[in-house]
Amino acid sequence: MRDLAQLLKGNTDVLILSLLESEPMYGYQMIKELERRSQGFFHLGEGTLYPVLHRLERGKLVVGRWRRLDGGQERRYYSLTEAGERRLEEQMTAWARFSSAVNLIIKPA
Amino acid sequence: MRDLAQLLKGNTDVLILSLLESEPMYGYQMIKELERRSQGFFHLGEGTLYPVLHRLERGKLVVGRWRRLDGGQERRYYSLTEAGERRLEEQMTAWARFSSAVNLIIKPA
DNA sequence: CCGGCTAGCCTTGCGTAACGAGGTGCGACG
DNA sequence: CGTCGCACCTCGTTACGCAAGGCTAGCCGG
Repeated sequence: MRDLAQLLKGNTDVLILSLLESEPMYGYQMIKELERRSQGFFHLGEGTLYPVLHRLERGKLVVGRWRRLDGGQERRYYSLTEAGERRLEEQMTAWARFSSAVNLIIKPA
Repeated sequence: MRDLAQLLKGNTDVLILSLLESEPMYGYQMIKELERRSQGFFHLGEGTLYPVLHRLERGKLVVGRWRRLDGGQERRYYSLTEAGERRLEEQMTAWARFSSAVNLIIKPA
């Protein structure tokens, strides 16, 4: 497995929740958006993203709603619940703590 | 499993290698040292650390040498190889890239 | 008309890695 | 004598990212 995959572990949730903070999005869009905002760094596979969304939905952190486009095409738009917003806050704090702890080790004062 | 465990994934190597950059250490000491330097944030279990050390040793990134103390007690001191130093550099760069990519997502400009 | 491309959703199986629990042996302390 | 800290180890469980596969649909080129 690529090294990046290991680093990602535990961080996908906060990334997805962050995306949804600004506006509802559908899965495919999140993949592109993550890629764009990270300047090409993150390429989530669909096999990664969709299971994450389902897990978040089961956990009531997001809700998904099907929306039919003019063409008849269907998309599932996800948005944050209140619990999701709280979780996002927690996760951002956890990330901040974690990353500064790592920095304490790898760049000793 | 605790959330922290997931965040840690892929980062244990760089943490351990960083510790060894300053001086050789033995396993038990690394656990205490990680805890101390991270101000209590990291509590690696022994069931986490020892397998990591064995993996690093198999990969020739560290070498372990038994040393007998006055009391008859034995410890296994690990130190970085040249390959280990190079790996440490790579991993530090990878961490820097990764953490700034995450920051791009979770704190949009 | 067919092949391949993008969009869009999904699931299954695999591999990696952290962890808790368990095991060993030692010396010191009460 | 029991138990605590030190110091090493292994095994089974679990989480989760990913590649590969499958489905529908529209569009474009040959």
